[in-house]
Amino acid sequence: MRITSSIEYATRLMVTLAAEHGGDPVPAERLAEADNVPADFVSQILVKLRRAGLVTSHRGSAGGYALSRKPAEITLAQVVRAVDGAVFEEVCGRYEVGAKDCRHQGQCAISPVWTKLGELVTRYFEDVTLAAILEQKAGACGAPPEWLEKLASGK
Amino acid sequence: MRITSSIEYATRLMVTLAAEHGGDPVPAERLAEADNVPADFVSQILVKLRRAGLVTSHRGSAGGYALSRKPAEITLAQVVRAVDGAVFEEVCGRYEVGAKDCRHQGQCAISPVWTKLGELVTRYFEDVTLAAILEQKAGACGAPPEWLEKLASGK
DNA sequence: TCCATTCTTGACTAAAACAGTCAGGAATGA
DNA sequence: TCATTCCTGACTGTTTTAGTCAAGAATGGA
Repeated sequence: MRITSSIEYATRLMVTLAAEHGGDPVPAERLAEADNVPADFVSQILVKLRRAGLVTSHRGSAGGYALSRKPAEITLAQVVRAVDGAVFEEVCGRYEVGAKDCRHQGQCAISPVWTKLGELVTRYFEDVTLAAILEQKAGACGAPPEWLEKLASGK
Repeated sequence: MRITSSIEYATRLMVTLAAEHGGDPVPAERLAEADNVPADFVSQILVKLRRAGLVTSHRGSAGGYALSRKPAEITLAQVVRAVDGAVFEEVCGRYEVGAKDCRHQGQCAISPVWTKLGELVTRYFEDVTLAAILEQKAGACGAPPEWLEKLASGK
């Protein structure tokens, strides 16, 4: 279980854009240098972020990328979904969960374990915003205690 | 982010062995049938589980595999580590965290986000035991509320 | 002792995912 | 009209995943 380079890169790009929020659009090449990401790869990632509506782009000189909304309104979950499609993908052995071939359907003792894990991870990603990362708040850039309490008390 | 087939298979095998705990050793082939896992793949997984000390094996007729200790004393974290080497692997862009080439070393705003996620996931895996899965306790087979409370209150 | 059963080991392969790279084109603003 | 910058899609090499396969060694029973 690991974080892919794409996710790491995308997060870095978004945090950099968050830091520049309100200023001029940032060209992809400058982002690449600032964040130590291969230049040709940056474009690919930015296109996905744009299609997901997380950034806006402008061509021509003085063009570049900018966040489409405030850093506090963009979560890691949105970034991850833009790049990877989903935060957590569950499988049930050889089949996707719910596939009609799955022998354990309806009585699988293990499926709930992965489902819970997925909820945990998703919840985490949904509660970390770009603003929080930028501010490096002790609680916010990591696991915000509030939602853990909520989860612990049974939603 | 997802659970690999190997992890799913290993978990299923271990849960089945847990259900048979105290009885005769279970041959790999029977495990394969019971859990719907490719027969030749089962052996590979079982070898890893044996090398990690989670199961014992006996050859010859009436041979097979058995848990090396009680289901309540085996956690998912141990199973995952046996099969994949680690529960959560962190990277920092193109480099492993702490690599001397990492430009963000020491001042990386993002690294703590992944570290926290890793702790969350690891903790989850360490608190789910085979016994808990087997018993399908509402709290235990999923996210045990207790450790969430602990985590929320700051360890 | 012979033999069926079962584990053991390591090599092998096909497919997918990951991590980039590249080239040609289209918009924009000076 | 020209430099800048984004846009799109195809291409490639490596690694991981998910198996498959075959030869061999231990074990217990006939």
